[in-house]
Amino acid sequence: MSLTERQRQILESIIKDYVSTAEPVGSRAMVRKHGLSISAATVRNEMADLEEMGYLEQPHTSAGRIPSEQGFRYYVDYMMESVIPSDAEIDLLHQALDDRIQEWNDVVQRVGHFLSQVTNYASFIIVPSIKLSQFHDLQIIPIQEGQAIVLVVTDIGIILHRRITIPTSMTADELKKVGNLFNRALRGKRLLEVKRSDLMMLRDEIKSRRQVIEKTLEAIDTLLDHSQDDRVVITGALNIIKEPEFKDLDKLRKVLTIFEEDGQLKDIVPDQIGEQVGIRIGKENKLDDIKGMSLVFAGYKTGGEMGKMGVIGPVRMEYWKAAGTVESVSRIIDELLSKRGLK
Amino acid sequence: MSLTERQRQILESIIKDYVSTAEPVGSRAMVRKHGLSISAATVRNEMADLEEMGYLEQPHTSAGRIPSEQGFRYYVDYMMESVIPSDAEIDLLHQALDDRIQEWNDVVQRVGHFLSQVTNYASFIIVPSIKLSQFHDLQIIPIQEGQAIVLVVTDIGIILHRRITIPTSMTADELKKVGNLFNRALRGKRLLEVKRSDLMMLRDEIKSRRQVIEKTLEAIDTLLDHSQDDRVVITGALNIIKEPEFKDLDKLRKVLTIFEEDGQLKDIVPDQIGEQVGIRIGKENKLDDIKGMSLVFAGYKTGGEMGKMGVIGPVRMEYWKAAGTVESVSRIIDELLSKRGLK
DNA sequence: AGTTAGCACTCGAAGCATGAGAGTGCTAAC
DNA sequence: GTTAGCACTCTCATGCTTCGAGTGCTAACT
Repeated sequence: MSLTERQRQILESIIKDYVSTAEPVGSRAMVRKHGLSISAATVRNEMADLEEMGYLEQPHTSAGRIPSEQGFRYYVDYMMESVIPSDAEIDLLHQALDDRIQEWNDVVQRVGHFLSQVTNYASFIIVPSIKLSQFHDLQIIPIQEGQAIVLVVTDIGIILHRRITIPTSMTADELKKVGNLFNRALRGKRLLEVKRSDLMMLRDEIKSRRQVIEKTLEAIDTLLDHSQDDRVVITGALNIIKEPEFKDLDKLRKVLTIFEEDGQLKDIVPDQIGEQVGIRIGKENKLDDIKGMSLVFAGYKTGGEMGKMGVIGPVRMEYWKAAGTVESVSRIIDELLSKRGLK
Repeated sequence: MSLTERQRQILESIIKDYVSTAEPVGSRAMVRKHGLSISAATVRNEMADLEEMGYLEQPHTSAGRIPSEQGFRYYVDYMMESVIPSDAEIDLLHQALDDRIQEWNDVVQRVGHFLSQVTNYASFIIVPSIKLSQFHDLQIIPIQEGQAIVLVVTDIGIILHRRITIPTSMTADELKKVGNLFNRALRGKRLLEVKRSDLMMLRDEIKSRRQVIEKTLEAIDTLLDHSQDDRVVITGALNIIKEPEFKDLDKLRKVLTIFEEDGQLKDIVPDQIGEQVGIRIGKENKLDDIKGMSLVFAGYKTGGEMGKMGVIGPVRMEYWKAAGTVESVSRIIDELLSKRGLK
């Protein structure tokens, strides 16, 4: 049962009005505002039909109509035209990501900030666990009597480091050799796969080296341990405080709590995710506490693994703007990442 | 004009009641609750006196009394007994700071989390700029054809790194020598003081080295640039959402906004600060937006510089618990930092 | 003199009625 | 198929009343 052109127009008008005002829109007000050439009564009839089909709903008998989640879904699937950020905005992002930024942390911070600022919703970026990255290089560098730094470089150029203690007798040269042992054994493997058993052969070394090897293994272990699974960065959480749907403190708290425990958000974003923009509206989300919100997200490739990013806001969301922004940003990150990195 | 013992008791009772209920406390209710051996009428008389002296105030004529900020101040100065965290709680902190944690970031995160969890207020930790740390060691480590990592170690063992490009002809040995040049020139200086002019002499090197020197200087510059002045970490911001004084969305937004732009909090905490616990109540704070809140803070030493940490909550705060916790944590951090580090 | 009981008074919060305004659905006419 | 007209519904704001907690004051008590 598809919609007539006029019904689609009315649906769109209602969505636009409702998204910007957060008030139910009535037939009379709508005709007046949009200067339609049909009468309020006609609109009323169409509205009644749209409601019966499930695209609209009425908060109370005597209120106007608001789009149902199904209505938003229809709009998003069949009618929406994404609005990509203006050139000025894109420039802003390019500028924020200037070439001197090497720290992955900084990049994530800035992208998140951009997303939330442009869309006015909260943004999230999920960074795949470092464990999935590939091992590129390991070095052990003495820094002073009895201390050295284990330096691990991954395929996409992320650098991990950790101090270890070493026998005072070890020379820099020997440390270098130990490092090379690791390199030969591990290069190209995923960090995740670094298991002690794989390195048993390294045990057959002379004793002083064995100590270093042991310490280095420990260091790698803790480095991996402490890089929790996927890292979630949320920016602009406060944006949702503006939305009238969260004037209720309890709802607000629930949402902000989800944001604060970043673990939760990780589970909310669907796992299979392409670089296409995906949208989850209200109850389409799995987690109960978030059924009142919508997600607009996309994936980005980082060294073979998929990261996720997007924005989260009320169901009454400017999907067109959010989708356009997320899409643009995801593309820009992909470009950036393929330009950088070590390979 | 000092208070009689009975007045002090009444003041304390009012403070305790008001802090836990957020309601004005009336004479009758107070006598009943605390099982006082004096009558409500007597309490009323004393209350009237306390109000005249400025230690109490009345929201409306027919409401009970609440402590004024001056009342809290009096309590904090002359009557308060700090409640230090229980052994179990302290253990929790020690556990969270287990020796395997080397990352300064992790330490800060965990301490913040502890503070906010134990006190139920928002916690902040201000980490002095890395620029004030002293230069301990610099090394340039080749990682692949044409690329190397500049590694800077500070006096307290913080490790900074940044990738640079190098002429493909450079050998590891030569890089090491360049590194040594830097070490001779810089060891013991503050990072802040690394000025190009100081390093002019390094310019007289052969050309290929000059390039590396130049790149390394750039790397140091950006490392310093990107480590913004003082870093502020706020944890448990959501705790304040529970406080009834922030049921007003506007107030809530203001406070959360201050939290989100960490720059602001830096200016709020007094500059001269010992390791003693300091308390700022309500209007004693300089910044307007924060005159409705209280701060409990202390300093901690990190490699010669002073960091700051504390909690921030409503004026109606459990100062006793907050002060005890902040004091304990500050001492524990000091111990931790003096045990660690490179010197 | 200090303490207490009693009482009139004040003020905010909660509950209820009322009216205005916006919107709907239906019917009948165009 | 579209529109005008009209009775009806429901929310929201406003004002009024009542209720309860608390105060301040006076007079009596110890």
